[in-house]
Amino acid sequence: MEENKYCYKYPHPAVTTDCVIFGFNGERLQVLLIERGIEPYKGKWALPGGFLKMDESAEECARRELKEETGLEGAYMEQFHTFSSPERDPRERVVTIGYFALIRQQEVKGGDDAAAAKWFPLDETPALAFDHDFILRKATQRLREQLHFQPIGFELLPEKFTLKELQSLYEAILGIHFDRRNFAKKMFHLEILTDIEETVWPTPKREAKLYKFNAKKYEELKFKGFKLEF
Amino acid sequence: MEENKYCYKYPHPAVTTDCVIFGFNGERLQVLLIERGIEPYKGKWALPGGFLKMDESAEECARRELKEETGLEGAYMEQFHTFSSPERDPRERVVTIGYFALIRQQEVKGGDDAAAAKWFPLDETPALAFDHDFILRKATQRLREQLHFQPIGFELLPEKFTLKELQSLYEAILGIHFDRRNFAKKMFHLEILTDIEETVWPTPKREAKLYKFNAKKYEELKFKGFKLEF
DNA sequence: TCAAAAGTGTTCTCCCTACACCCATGG
DNA sequence: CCATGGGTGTAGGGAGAACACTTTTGA
Repeated sequence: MEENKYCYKYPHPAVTTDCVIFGFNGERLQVLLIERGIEPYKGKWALPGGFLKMDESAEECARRELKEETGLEGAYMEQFHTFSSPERDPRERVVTIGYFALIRQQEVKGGDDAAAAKWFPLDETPALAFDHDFILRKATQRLREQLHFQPIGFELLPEKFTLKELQSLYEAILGIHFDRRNFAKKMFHLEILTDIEETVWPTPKREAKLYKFNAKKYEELKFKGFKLEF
Repeated sequence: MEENKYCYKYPHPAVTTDCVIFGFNGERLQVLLIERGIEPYKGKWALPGGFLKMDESAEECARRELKEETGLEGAYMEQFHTFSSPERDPRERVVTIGYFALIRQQEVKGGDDAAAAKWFPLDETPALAFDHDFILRKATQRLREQLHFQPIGFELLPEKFTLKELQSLYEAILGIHFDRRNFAKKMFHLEILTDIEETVWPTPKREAKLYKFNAKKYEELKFKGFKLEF
């Protein structure tokens, strides 16, 4: 028999990683989904994911997936939860380790499997295969939580951006609206923005300043967090 | 052959859960470790853990472990990270899902495996088996993070407690010192304490008021978090 | 009477919030 | 000249931080 040649004394679940790939189109938060070409759930949309190889860590596996779908390497990735309900896959027992990635949507040219991949606004996703709706909700929730305490988010913006774009991103992730002036004040106060003395014309009305983020300060805040309450 | 009767087309890692069980002795944060009776790492201290059964979720598995070690059910448990380095177990590829539990140390009578279990102050743990030092650090870090944003911690205290005990707990977890008056003010302001009009004599010097926590407010804060920055 | 533990209140500062005006451009 | 979008400043309130005195008891 060529089949079933990997044998163990006790039953082992299969282990996969699933990637929630977030992007931002300047207006709304989006997620990259792929259309399944095989059963089960053939034709349904799902999160990109794949089986863990025996010589790679889960993060390596997730990065491999990310590269296959988007061509990107070195993006921000974070493990957020592992899903292990015995019924989550109808074929066999599958435990999946969930990662989310934050990428600049405009840098995605389309990876190997790109034919079946598509961006969906986060609030307009179709019903997903397996328990991927649940996984997606959990990832979104985690992203929101992180945003309160860490300067996550720049990973989703182009290198140079306007204050308005940054604010739109925060508003899109958190689903709330900020006062322009107060938002700017807070960002300047955190000192994570560098005024690069360039401008663009995002609208025909008036030019807007461009910023980069201050990588040093950014990493520092990422490490110690925004708000050391207490 | 009786051995190796579970066979798969592709290699599968083994999956375990490991439990970081935190307790508080009124003074210091402690962690429950067990002494390994078998190779590898025989005689070394390790986190309690075990293999995932095919019909249980990871959380069920972790709760089963907790019960075996402490006799406790229904404790606060939270998944914090999954560890998947290919070299983390010398026997075979093992992916472990890490949970931490917060329990009232005084309620532990000692479970089935209690003979080999022992509490260690968090800053006096011996070198642990496998990558359990790393796992423990990660759990501690997560506990600290959580404490800033959620009213975690009451799970570690007896039902009735003094303000000083609560403060000591926070100080033990975060490793910093608070001003008594400001700490009390903050707690009262959060409205999670109920004055139960009882007193104790924690020291021979003077009596102290006892409090319970306000479960309703507690759950509410747990849900929405302390600090909705922005 | 002194040391140790616990209970309580005030002031100052800083940050967050709410809010309004000016300027530049294209139509 | 007016509508739109972007840039900037100020006044008020609330929460955190610093800080000191009183009470009780055992030694």
